[in-house]
Amino acid sequence: MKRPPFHPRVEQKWQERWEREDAFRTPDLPDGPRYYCLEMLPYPSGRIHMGHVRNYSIGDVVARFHRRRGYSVMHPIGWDALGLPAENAALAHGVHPAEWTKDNIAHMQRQLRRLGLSYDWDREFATCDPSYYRWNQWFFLRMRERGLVYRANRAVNWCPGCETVLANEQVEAGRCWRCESEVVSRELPQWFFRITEYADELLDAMEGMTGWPRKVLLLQRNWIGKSEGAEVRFRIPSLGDDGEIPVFTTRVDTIYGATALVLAPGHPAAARMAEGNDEVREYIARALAVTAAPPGAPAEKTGVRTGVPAVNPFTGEEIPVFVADYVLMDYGSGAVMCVPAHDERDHEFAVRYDIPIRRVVIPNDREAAPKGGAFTDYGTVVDSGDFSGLPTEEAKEAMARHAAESDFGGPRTEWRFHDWGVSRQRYWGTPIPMVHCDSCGVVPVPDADLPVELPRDVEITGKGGAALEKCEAWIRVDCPACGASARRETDTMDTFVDSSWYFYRYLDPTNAEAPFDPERARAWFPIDLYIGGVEHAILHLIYCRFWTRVMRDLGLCDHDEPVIRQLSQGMVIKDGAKMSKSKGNVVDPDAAVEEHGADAIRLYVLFEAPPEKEMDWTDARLAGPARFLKRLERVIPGEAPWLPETGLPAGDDAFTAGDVALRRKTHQTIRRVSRDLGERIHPNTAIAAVMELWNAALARLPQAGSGPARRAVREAVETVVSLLNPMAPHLTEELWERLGHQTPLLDSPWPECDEELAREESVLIVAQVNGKLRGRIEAPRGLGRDELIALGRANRGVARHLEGLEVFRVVTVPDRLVNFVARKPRDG
RNA sequence: GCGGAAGUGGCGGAACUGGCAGACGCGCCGGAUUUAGGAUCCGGUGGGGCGACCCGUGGGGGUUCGAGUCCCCCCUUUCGCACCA
Repeated sequence: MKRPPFHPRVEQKWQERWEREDAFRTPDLPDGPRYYCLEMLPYPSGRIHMGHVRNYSIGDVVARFHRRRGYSVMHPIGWDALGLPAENAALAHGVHPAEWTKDNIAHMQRQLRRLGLSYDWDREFATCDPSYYRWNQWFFLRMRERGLVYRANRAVNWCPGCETVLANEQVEAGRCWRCESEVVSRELPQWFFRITEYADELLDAMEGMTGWPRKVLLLQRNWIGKSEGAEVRFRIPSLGDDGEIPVFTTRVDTIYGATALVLAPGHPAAARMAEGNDEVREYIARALAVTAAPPGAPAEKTGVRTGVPAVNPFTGEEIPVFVADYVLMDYGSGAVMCVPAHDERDHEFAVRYDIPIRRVVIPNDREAAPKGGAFTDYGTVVDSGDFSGLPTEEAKEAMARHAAESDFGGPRTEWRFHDWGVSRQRYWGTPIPMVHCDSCGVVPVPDADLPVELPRDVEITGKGGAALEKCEAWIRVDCPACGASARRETDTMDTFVDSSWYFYRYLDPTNAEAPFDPERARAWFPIDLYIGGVEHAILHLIYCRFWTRVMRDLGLCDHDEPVIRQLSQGMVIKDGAKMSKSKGNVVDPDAAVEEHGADAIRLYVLFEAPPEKEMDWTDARLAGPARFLKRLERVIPGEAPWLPETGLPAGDDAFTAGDVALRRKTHQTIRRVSRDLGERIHPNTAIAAVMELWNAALARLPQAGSGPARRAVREAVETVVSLLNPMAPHLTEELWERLGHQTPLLDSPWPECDEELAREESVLIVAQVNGKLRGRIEAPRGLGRDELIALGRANRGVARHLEGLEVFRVVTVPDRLVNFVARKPRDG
């Protein structure tokens, strides 16, 4: 039989009160010191999962803590409401994406409220509101004016069966998720944001981002992938004017060892060489047909010899040209010089295709080991004309300079990341505010006509082209420039656009004149803490850094970085695996809250592991935090009925040593919890500290007969309730009330640590002999070295171990340790 | 393959700048109360030894009076990237 939990009444009572009193409303401009606490906004998938519970519990602790410390706290929530799943739901259940999304939001909103999260719900919005996405369109137009938007061809996944573009998620092992046709690649004109314009800035600024996890910064650094090297243009004489082939290399110092030129299968020059060469043509066709390389070890390199020579501009030497699949078209220039002696990949390829291996760098020390047959370390350049004898570093510089002076190359920087392709051939996204006119070309929609709203009456079939392309009435529009009949752009924006600036909109969610009031942004930004999963370490967290810089350049804000401190919280797993429906290991938050109460669930997810670590949900372990709460509820004041009438310690109280010890513990706990929730953001150790104080207070309970003793206990109990409040907000409010308080905890200041009371009067001195623990000595604070040594010698354990030894050195650490370094005396 | 992170009791995890290893909780053992417990309370709980003590933070070396913490090598797990020239 299940005994009724205490929580439903209590939690409901306080949630209703918070709602009635609009307790979490935040002023538009901070009133005093500000703290912007943000959690990544959820996608309204239908129900919240434990990952949400954890993320939002952590954020709520930080928000409530700062609020009670006297900060104006901005703690908003919204919905990342555009995206593919809504369209999939439309396909599966015939419900309109807007309806599906709206219903999901309503449900998930109830779930979040049930957790007692301190959000300012007045600031809530969904990114599918036209009043929000109109500003996506506005930004698009502003960026276009600044040359940050352009249109270019890019390959998309095309399903010949459904005759439609597929998102990457809709391609399963190279086949369409719905009809299983083989997906092919198709080139379409698409819209791009010129994020590479900010590449250097995004990279350099990371130096100063000390509040971000190293891991996230590293992921971003790798993703941006800056690579400094040189470009050298080789010539293929047989191609005439088109025969100039730029090559990017980070090791131009090895160019005298280049024994081939290798082109990517997609390289235009490769296509030229296929003309009249069947072997080359067939190879290219085959190589291009391979859709996506499966993950795992790189496939074996294949290639084809074109039979045509290229000229190495450094040596004037003719070298063979190959087309090979290990050269990528979308990095560098799609062509590489092949230096088998000093590059592993080139070496592997050269061995297979009989390309000569010519060594032009020798190691500086004999030990240096070749990798995969190639010597890839730095060394000294040899057999390289005038450059021979130079160390790698100098040779690189000298040779790049030479290439520039001779007009066949020069220094060059390459980036691994590319401009941000924002076009999506989908319905449920922000329409791109452009119009195609036969006579004017591509024309922007005037600001006055924003937002370009998505048409409601649309049929989502997943077949026969994008849904918007079939909305003829919506597409037809007068050209804003010449008035002639024209057609709207039917691409919508990547949903990462929506999440790149939503946290600015929270400040001013109803503004119809601008995305937000810059004055508010100045007052609230940068965000003090941004919590979310590591899975967003690169795309989202770089896009929003980019977007902030664009806004800065538009004069909308005056900071470079949107986020001061970022916390990547760990995943919630179960039985060692990520929770998922297919594995059947999902724990439903509603059921858990129903059974144990929101406070217990919150306390459990916070206590189980530090926030940045993954946590394994174990039902059995929930018992600890739940038990702790029940005990609080039972004891206060049931087992100490005098508590409500008892005051706090007064100046003239005559405390016993036990009282003083409890008070010391109380104030030490305040200090520790404040640090754990503030600087460290480790609610797990904060909770442990509160439990310790509670245990100490309980132990004092039987002895609390006198006034002073009761006042010391009251102080401890009250502190437990107060410090636990950010983690378990409902029960602590209830207990606070039971203790006789009129003002809710929410509006009561965070307790202050009285350093005087917290200070230990006596300290534990560790006594060691040769570094081994031999005794523990309780001693007054502040003893000098000689006193420590005397105390140490007097200790029984120390004395025993010093017997027959000669002390030749004593190490002392004030208030901490005395260590006798001793050895056997020498004979004679 | 490259790069990162992490290895602490039966379990989750504590341990600020090198200075009492294992806080707090789960579990387990013993006891109390109870007709009963998935309730509550008390005590115990790293391993070994009757004991004084000895051994213990993945393994091996090192620095130090002293190492979970710093340095080197190795092993394992895990997460990124995956032919980026």
